[in-house]
Amino acid sequence: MRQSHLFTKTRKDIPSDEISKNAELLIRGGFIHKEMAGVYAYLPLGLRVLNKINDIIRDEINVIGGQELFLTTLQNKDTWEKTGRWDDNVVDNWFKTQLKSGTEMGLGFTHEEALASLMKNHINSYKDLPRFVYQIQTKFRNEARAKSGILRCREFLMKDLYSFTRDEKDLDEFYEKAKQAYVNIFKRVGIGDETFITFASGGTFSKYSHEFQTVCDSGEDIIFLSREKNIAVNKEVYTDEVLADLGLKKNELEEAKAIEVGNIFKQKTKFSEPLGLTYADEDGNVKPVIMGAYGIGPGRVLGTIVEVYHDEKGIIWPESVAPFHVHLISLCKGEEMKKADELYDMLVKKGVDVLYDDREGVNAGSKFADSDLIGIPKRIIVSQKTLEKNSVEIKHRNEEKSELIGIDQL
RNA sequence: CGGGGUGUAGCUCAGUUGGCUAGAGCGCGUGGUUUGGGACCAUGAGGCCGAAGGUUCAAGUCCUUUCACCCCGACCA
Repeated sequence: MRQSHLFTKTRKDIPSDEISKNAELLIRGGFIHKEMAGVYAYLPLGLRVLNKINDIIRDEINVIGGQELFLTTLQNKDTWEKTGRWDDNVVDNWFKTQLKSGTEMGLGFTHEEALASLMKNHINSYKDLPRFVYQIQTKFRNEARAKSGILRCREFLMKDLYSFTRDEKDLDEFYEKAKQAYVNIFKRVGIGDETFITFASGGTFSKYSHEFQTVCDSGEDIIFLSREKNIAVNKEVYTDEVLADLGLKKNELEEAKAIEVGNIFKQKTKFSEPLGLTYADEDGNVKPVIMGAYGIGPGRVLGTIVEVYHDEKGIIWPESVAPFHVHLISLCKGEEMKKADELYDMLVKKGVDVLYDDREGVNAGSKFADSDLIGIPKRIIVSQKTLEKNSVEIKHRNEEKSELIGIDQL
């Protein structure tokens, strides 16, 4: 893409209404637009990153048998009354609205109810199980206080995967697969080294749930972590009893702030039972379907990557999620521009994902500053200086040094 | 939701005890000089001072109400 065509611009000034590093850099770089508190739009650069994260997620979830669908955001009140979660006293972060007729409806903050109801049409027998279904959908949560840029929003994207199995053995089996898929996802998007499987409250039906916590000073959660054992415990369940249960000792754990980028938990019959999602086993006995839920917030992952990978100049994207793989910067002018254009065309033809800074009348310093801010991992500079040697200069965003290589080798 | 703070140009901000036609930097337009780390000169456009009401000869400035945004806390399958 030619940068001269990109409608977004970078900014030098820090937005006055943002403190968090992720929002500051993403807004300055033209990745996102703040519509209001906790509500952000994705601009072309941001959407590219978001889509790359989503594609990695899809890739890993498809491997373990996930089938993607797309549920609705408008939710039927009746369904929610069956599980007792319509009441504002039970769930206080509902966004509710109504039809012209006065019929109330909700804007989904999660989709267990909707999906379990839907699956009643498709699951009748043990032969229909197991099933693994997911979507990447907007969720609405009426947070009392949105904060931390795109880390805690009122409207946000979530990948939510649900497992439907006949018994707990199958649930446990899939749960472990999902856990591994999550490990792979966070590794692939670049935050694997700082992301830890964390024991957290299991709610009503399970002893524990597992969170994926990325260690980062801007995190809202407190975890106790053993890097050696590659395990962590959320502060909310940090008790002597739990530590004994997990075979951990206090002196081997370090306290750290972390961002919850994923959460998996076993819901068992919590939703299937009240909603009547059942199946007949081999003997014709009717039993409730066993459920599990597995969530990742792609937008939060995006924000977390920025929190983890930035310096004073801007973002440093991991290659796997960078908006472009290469930032081709032309410092050429006049006739030389044609040479730079040729390089761009050549890279595009070769299938390289390249942002081409072809802007004229913008000085070199500004282009470099923009490039540092946007944070594309590889930079190729073409200028009169390099063209004299029939070469280009290559520099990595996270390295100081650069090298000249011949155009024929490029 | 409790506490604290902030709303003035697209962005970041200044604006004194109320007093002339509301300012600066960045960004943007035009002309020119520059051209490997946000360069410079000249010139120009851009404002119902968050909104509503009030006090006053006079309100960006004082009062009331309200909305929005930020921070701390509470909350957060």
